[in-house]
Amino acid sequence: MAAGSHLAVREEEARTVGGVTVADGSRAAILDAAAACFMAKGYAASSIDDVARSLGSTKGRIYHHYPSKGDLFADVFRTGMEANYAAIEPLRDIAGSAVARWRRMAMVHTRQMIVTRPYQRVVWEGVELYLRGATTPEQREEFARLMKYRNDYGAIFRQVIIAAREAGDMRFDDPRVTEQLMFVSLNSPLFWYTPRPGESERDIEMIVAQVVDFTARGLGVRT
Amino acid sequence: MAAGSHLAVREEEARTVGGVTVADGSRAAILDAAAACFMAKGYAASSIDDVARSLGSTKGRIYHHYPSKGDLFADVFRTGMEANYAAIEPLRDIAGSAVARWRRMAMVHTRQMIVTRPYQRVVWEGVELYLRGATTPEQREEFARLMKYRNDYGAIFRQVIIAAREAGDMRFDDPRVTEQLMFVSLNSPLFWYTPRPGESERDIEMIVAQVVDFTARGLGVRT
DNA sequence: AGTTCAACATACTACTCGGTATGTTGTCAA
DNA sequence: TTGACAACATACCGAGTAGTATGTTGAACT
Repeated sequence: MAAGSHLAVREEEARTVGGVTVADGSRAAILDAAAACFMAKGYAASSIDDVARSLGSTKGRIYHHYPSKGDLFADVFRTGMEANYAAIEPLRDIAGSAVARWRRMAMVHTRQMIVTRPYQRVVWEGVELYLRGATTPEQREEFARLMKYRNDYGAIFRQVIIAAREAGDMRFDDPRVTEQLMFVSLNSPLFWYTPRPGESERDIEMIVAQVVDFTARGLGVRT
Repeated sequence: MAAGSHLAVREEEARTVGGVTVADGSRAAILDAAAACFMAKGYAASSIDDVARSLGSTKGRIYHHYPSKGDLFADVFRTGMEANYAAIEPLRDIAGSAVARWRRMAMVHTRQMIVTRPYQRVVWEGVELYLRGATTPEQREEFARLMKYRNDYGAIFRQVIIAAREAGDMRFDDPRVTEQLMFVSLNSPLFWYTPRPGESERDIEMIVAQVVDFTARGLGVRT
């Protein structure tokens, strides 16, 4: 916001994170480092100095761009969520049955969990931090926005599976519980997937297929 | 271990955590408080003073029983794992098909996640801490034992689902991936379940049933 | 009655970390 | 050429925290 009126234009001015462009190049590098650090050690155990060190810089650089550690964390959170929306959005008004729509959305979502894993783990931890109320009153407001953002994302999936159930293509009981089970299942690569050297896109697609198949069956899709 | 040769016998000498008896009463109270605190704020964000405060005590009490914060955490971890073994063990040599055995094990396991939730969240975080290598060399050894302990527990389930697949009662591809999906699914109440006031055991059983049904279908069990 | 010791509480230290205040440098406009 | 300013680096402070060293007390044992 308030993207500098006439910032000095240099090479490496913009970057993308999971399909979402981040305006400033230096900020994007900080975001990447922060996401990696938060993923590796967790939010509380990660110090600003850790993030700066992984950049070959010092605290000054980070505090020049972000007013606080919490704001840096929130920006990583938001970037991860925006990447999810950007990946899902083209599928919103697609033709076909609800189950078919769900399957394509689920595959894109799961792939996103693998490809932008550091950011998505921050999103996950952010949700937990919010639920635990470990935020200052001011950041509480920002976090509330991010949580609403995230709930809207979940609502998209929920609508689709409810529509699929009404069409007789899915079978489940409580939609709230089922939504939780579905997301935990689709998100699970966050916890057990580790990139292997020399791994092809085929390998990733194999994993995605297994995750989505498991979840689809869990939702009562006939096979 | 080395349960005091002739400790002063007082009232409230022993307690149970999820069916497992903890020798010393005061230690058990510390364990409960630590588990609750670690669940509420996470390991890194929880201070020894926090745990002591929730007990109405001071650090002295905790450091009298535990040499370090990591050892306290490890003890919570081990207690949680022991509760899991104790719950599963009676089902090991039960009659019936592999699927039937799995379903009973899964129900007991999921119920355990709900009933002893603070301890199980510590187990979860402990696994992550170990995988991140955030331990001192000495505690690394203790943690390695605990991880082996945990892997053995997972192996029990893995054997059962492989047997069920060979019997034609389950359908899945890679057992490693499937085991991860299964546990993430069964453990998911750790993240989204919150005890409601005036909640009956029936309500919990309803949740357990939904979780196990979802997972069973995910594993390819016919319904 | 006196000794011992477990089970704590109190007081203190060394260190880390979030945040700030200030210095430095390269670049661009005029 | 020269100010102006963005983009950092450096130096520093205060708060919190893991761990230690030491004091205190009540109960058991002799």
